[in-house]
Amino acid sequence: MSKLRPIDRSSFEPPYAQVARGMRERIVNGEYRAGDRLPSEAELCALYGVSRMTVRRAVTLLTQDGVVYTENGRGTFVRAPELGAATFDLASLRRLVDDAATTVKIIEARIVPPSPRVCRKLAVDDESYVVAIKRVLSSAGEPVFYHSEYLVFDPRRPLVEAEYGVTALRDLLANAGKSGFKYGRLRLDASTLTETEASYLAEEPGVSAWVIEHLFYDFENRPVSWGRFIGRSDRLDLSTTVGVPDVGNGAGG
Amino acid sequence: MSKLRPIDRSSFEPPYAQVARGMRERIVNGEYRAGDRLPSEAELCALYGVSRMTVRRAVTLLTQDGVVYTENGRGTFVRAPELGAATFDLASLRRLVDDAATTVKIIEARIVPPSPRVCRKLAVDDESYVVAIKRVLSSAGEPVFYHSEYLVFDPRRPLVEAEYGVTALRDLLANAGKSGFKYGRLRLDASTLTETEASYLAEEPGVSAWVIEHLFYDFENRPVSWGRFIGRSDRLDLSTTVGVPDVGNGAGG
DNA sequence: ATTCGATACCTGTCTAGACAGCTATGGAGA
DNA sequence: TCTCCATAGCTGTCTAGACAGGTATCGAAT
Repeated sequence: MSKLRPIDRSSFEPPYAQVARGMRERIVNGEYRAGDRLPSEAELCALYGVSRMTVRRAVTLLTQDGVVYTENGRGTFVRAPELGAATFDLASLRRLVDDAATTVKIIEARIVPPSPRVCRKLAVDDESYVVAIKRVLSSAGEPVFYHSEYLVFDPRRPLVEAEYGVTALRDLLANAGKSGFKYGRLRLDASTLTETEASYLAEEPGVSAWVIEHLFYDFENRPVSWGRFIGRSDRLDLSTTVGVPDVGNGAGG
Repeated sequence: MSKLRPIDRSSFEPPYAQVARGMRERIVNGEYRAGDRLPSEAELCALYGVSRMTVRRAVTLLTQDGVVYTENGRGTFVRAPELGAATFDLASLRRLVDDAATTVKIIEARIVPPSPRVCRKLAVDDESYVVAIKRVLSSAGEPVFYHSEYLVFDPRRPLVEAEYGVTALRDLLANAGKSGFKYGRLRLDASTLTETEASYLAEEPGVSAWVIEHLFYDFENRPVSWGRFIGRSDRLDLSTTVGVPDVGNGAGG
């Protein structure tokens, strides 16, 4: 068990976080390895001098981070890193849109009859109309993403100008739902630039690219917005970590 | 507040899950919308007839699912769905490898001097040797992913045959770490098939494809394995949901 | 009109104890 | 030798209460 740094009650870091950090450090140090059983919760209580709920909170934290797992009636064990357990997020896209140096240029914004594909995606008939918006996101003057979006056109609720600009896009990424969306389905895909897309992005056609397709629904579960971002593959960073790296542990939740 | 289905103490579903499900349903129904304040924890205690820790557990569940957020001193609020908050996982790759109908064919497995690129990735000098393994994953007889991997060659620990087969790959995806990995860094990329890759996958060169690059480290933080999966873009499903869809809510965690 | 402090309400954290259900072990009985 | 059961230890869950610290409000004093 080796020596143990006790809980610092005067620290700003609450006891449960200190316990979690302590356990994490021991795993990083290799004191406990994949498959090893950790001390039981009762033992950890005694070790750190905290109540069981506090220990459990620490263990729960590590469980959520994929560092350990528990088996009812058996104990808590160190989880082996798994490639298949990796998750990726759109943090880099978020950074791009949040960046003050990012600008959005409206290429097109008009009311059009929907193509068969858009009809299918938005579940509207070809007699109705949709709002087609095409944008180019630029970072430091350089075009980065091409975005096309189709909104169900509701004559009773005329779309305001603001719907087209940077704000709307920021809301989509960081605050959709105020716009009346209940939920959305997203799909990530690998593709290549068409000639049109390439021209807007100042690239060669055929260059490999990311596609982020999004479909948002309203509170009646009807699709209201379908669209896709496309941008050169190196414009979106999708990297992550499995297991317990030494630095940037991301603890303290 | 409307009528409320009370907690069923005889159910297999524990009270905290019932409370979470109840709150979730009210959000799905639109009773609470993005930005709305939910009843305070004390009110929820009275409403459901459970203790505050139980209510908090339910709220924590919803917070982790990105359904609500809390503000200290103010209350709990419904979170708006955000495109930028989406996360993607490798569930479809996992399914592929777990599938009994998936086979792995070793194309190559030998000890070679490393290329400059491999030298850099594995942090070894060009005097040392690495084990190069190239595999093709097939599902129902059809080639799906091409996998190349480079392992640091340690003469003291000769690699066993098992290291090359299906088991090794399954371990990489679902149980790495028993192999002595402490953690790994992954990167997802969009690319196109080279001529060699296309020939193994029975495809045309230039077809858009996924690349999953992985770099695993041992307990001394030295890289020990670098490799990449590549496969046609429609072979890997990266879709996800933001907000609270009606079905497949994924509650009960 | 402005500032400041008391106050009420909220979430964040911790405790000590209780019971349920699962798992492994070892001993008694067949 | 084998089977079965009691038991001990483990995680899972819940309770009732406590205190800390953040937030908004409203009234008193300036």
